Parts: sequence; structure tokens; C-alpha cells
Amino acid sequence: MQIFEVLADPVRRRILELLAPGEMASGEVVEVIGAEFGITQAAVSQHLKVLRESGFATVRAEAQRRLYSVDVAGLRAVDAWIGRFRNFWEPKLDALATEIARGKREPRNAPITKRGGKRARVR
Amino acid sequence: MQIFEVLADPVRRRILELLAPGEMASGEVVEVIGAEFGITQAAVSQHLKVLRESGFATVRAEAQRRLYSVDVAGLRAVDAWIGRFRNFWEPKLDALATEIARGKREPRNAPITKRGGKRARVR
DNA sequence: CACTAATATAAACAAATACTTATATTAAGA
DNA sequence: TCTTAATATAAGTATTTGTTTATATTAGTG
Repeated sequence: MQIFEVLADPVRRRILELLAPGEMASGEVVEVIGAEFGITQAAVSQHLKVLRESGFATVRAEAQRRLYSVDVAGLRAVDAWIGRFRNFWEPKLDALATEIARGKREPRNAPITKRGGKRARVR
Repeated sequence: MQIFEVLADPVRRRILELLAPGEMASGEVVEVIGAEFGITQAAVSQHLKVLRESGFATVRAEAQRRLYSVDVAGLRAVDAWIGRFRNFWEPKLDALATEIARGKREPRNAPITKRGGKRARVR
């Protein structure tokens, strides 16, 4: 399953939120998710499997219990894709945008001459 | 459609990549996506509709053409959700991490004494 | 106005997937 | 070893959704 499809399901996103503070046993996840979404243990277990196999969660055994934790691999991959668009709302990091930002800052430093307004850069 | 489901489709993700450099006519998108994925104009048009209605793209008309652009709303929303986990792989932003970062900056200002190298901060 | 170009929409269908119930696995405890 | 606890897996089903073909819309052109 593709990483973006993994996050497409609200139950799986919620499970990741539950795991965020620290590891959690399958049973505890079943309780919370069961209460919130009204689905069975089997369904939750299948979601946990998806999270495991797609790099969003890891498990360790402790007796019969399975303790799940967040695996950053999947989340980082998603973040990396989004990151290619981040300069759209955070132009600071872009080289060109740095120049633009400097241009925008000029009016602040320049003495007020004749109401420059928007028509700077008249060639 | 939920924002994460929007990104779950590889065609829609690719369309957003195509729009990233700047606006693009529907027809151009159809050409590229059609070549890459082998789907029809109708299919692409429906994907564009999804992107529109979910806040990932905007359109403006120019004669019969529809020029699509990236809308950051959707992407920001996704980024915000991911952001809640970012401290897993970028602990810098954390309050505690800020202090650590300040500590790391010290050697830059401090005069070179005895080949500081990596072992500063020996308490 | 008839025709073409560019795009969107409708209807129908097939594949994917999130669920269910039922059962299997694995470990601890009497 | 029998039983219980905790979790996973199997099989079946219904819903969702991405696609296609066919048609509708909207704007320019002869």
C-alpha cells in the first residue's frame, strides 16, 4: 500500500495520534478506536498491520501483548513530498524569494521621498 | 472528499507537481498525464475537479481554456497534521532543543583556545 | 449561424478496500 | 495440560472510487 493511501484512512491517522506520546498496546488502541469509531478488534488489528507494513509503526512483543510505536519513516516520506511545495507558504527558504523579501524590505529603510507605493523598479 | 484522500491518488499528486512551477491549462495537464498514466481527458478533468473542490487547486478562465494553479490551502492542512509529528525527526523546534541549539552556537563566537573541535560543553 | 476547440458532466462499471464474523496463534496461569 | 488472555489472520461482503464512453457546455471562427 502506498504511503499516502495509508494516511487516507481516518482510523489510521487517529492511531498514529494515539501512538505519538509513546508506545501503546494493541488492546489499548482497540479500546480507544473501538469507542471512537465503533469498529471491532479485527478491524483495528488490520489497520495496525497496514501501519506496520508501510513504515508508519513498529511493534515489539511483551508476553502476549504487542506494543506499537510511531515509525517516522512513513511520515518523513510524506513530509518530504509536501516539502517540495512548502516554499509556497514559507518563501523564506527559497533563494529567489530571499531577493524578493529583500526588495520588500527596502521601503522600510528608504527615506520617504514621494509616496513610492507600489511602483518601484521602473527600469 | 477528505484532504488526505485527495493526495492518496498518484495522478492527483502528479498534477500538483505539474502545477507547482506555475499555472497550466487543463489541456496541457491532459497531455502530460495522459501520456504518463494512459487515462482519458474525462478522467483528468474529474481529478482536476477533486483538486478544486478540496482546496488543492484554483482555476481561472481564459476563453475556453481553464488555467489551473496550486492552492496552498489543502497542502497546508496536510502539512499541519504532519507537523504534529515533525519533532520526531526534527527535535530542533522544541523548547528544550532551542537551548541546545544556543549551546551549539557558542563555539562559533568563542575564540579558538585549544582546538575545540567537537568536544565543547564539557560542563 | 454552423463549426470547431477546450473543457466539464452523466451514467455505468470494475477494482480496491474497510469492514464483519469466525478461527488461528501465542503466551501465561491454574 | 486445560483454560484464559491478547492478538492476528481468513474468508466473505458491501461500499467507494477511478475509469470509460457518450454527451453537454461554453467560447472563438469561418
